[in-house]
Parts: sequence; structure tokens; C-alpha cells
Amino acid sequence: MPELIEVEFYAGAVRSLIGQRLESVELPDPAYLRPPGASAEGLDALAGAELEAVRRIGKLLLLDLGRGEDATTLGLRFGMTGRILVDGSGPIEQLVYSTPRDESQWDRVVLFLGGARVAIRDPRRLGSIEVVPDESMLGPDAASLGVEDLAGALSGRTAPLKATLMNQSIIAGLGNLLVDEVLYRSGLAPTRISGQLDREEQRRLARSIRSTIRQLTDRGGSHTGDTFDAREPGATCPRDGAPMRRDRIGGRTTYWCPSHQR
DNA sequence: CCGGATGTTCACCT
DNA sequence: GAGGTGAACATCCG
Repeated sequence: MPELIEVEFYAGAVRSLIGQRLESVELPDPAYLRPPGASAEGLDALAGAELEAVRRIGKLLLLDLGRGEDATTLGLRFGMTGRILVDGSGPIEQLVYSTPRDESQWDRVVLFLGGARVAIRDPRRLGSIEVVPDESMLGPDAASLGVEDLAGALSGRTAPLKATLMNQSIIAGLGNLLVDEVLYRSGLAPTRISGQLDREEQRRLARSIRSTIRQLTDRGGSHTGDTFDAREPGATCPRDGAPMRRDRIGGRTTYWCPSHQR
């Protein structure tokens, strides 16, 4: 589920709990705690603190707990299938799996915040939580990316454009669907060498990253892009009708239109 | 049974 | 060391 847009929705849901006290933390899936080998006692030590702030950098959700000496931060990553449910109802009630069933078996972490139950539900278990995660590993957030940020991010890089845009340490927040949508709207091929965009292309791309995130946020998620339905073999480009191409770029399945993306 | 999935990380190569 | 690539991770779905 989650790219930057979804994580921002999760952030919004948890923000309503600012000021509440963290009563306890349950860890039904101990392997969800990072780094590997971290003890659950570090988690238990968070109990008793008040939720001071909720932040997001890229796809990383940050809960600031406690004040002064005791201040700590809990980081949440959602992997491919993680989401947040507050008191059992998610901010995005999109059924990922069609078969009705009890999904609570996928609750990997549960936070009790002033009486609210906040569950991280993640079937595939690729997400994680970490006490005081290293925020410096992330590049600037894509939602507010300026053209200078982008120029700096791309400068000198030889990887394909798509790979660079998805690299969270260079730019934080873009995932597979968002990047394909942004490049489609920008008219840029995902195979372009990152460092070879001219100034005009950089401006166009930076604007498109911001406006695409804004628009798809209004529409309700990363899956609401103009290209989402064209992500299948045999699909044609919604803009010009050319056959969409399917390639493996940056390690991910990529759909793009070789006719208008250059 | 098989391929693929909105992500991150680690080993390995240049 | 930095940058880049591809496999691995764990689980479910069509």
C-alpha cells in the first residue's frame, strides 16, 4: 500500500492522538522490531510517555514521544502491505484482499495511546519499527521537493532516472507507482541517465513530482494515477494510444510510453 | 504450481 | 569509499 501519500494519511490518523499517553506497546511479531537483535525492552521503555508530535519523512512515520531528557522517537516503516488501523478502522479502507476474514493475525505491533488502539497490520511483514531511527539516511521529502533539491539529487548520477528517484537516501517518498506516474506526466523516459537532464527537464520534473503528489493525495492514493489501469500487458498509453512498454528498471516492473516519454 | 506484488536491505561488483 | 545492481526477505493473491 504505502508510498509517501499513504504514509501521510497514516500520519493524519495518528495526529489526532497527539497529547495522549502511550499506555503500552504490544509486539505480537518480535521480528518486526529493528534492527535485528534489538530487545523489546527498548519498546517497553517508551510506555508512559506522551505523544508530542507526528512527523513523516518520505515513507517513514515518526512518533515523537516524551519531553526533555526522556524524549524519544519511534519510527514506523510499512513495507509493501503495511497500514495503520486506529481502533480497528484504517484511514484508508481499501480492501487489499477480497476474501472476508479476520485479519488481526497480521497485526505486527499494537500501540495503546490514551485508550485508542493503533495497530500496524502488515500481511507480508516487510515493514518494521525502530526506536530512534536514523533520519539522516533519507533524502529531502518528495512532497516539497524544489528544483535545486532535484538538481542536486541527480547531479553526476549514472543510474537510470527511475532508480535515482526511487532511492530513498536521495529523494524520500517516491515508490514504484508514483515514479511511473510522475515520469509519464513529465514526458521523461525512466531509462534516461539521471545526470543528463537539462535545466528545463529538471524544472518540469520537480514541478510534476509536487503536483502529482498533491493531486493523487486529493484523489485518495498512489493507485489513483492516470497510468494505474495501464499497468498490464497489452495496455495502451492513455495520452496518445501507443502501446505501453513493460520493462524492469531499478529492479521494479516499469510501465511507460516510449512515444511521449523521452 | 507459478509469477508478481505501492519496499528495504545486504552482498557483491566496478 | 561511493555508486550501482540484483537477489533476498515473507506472505498472499490471481
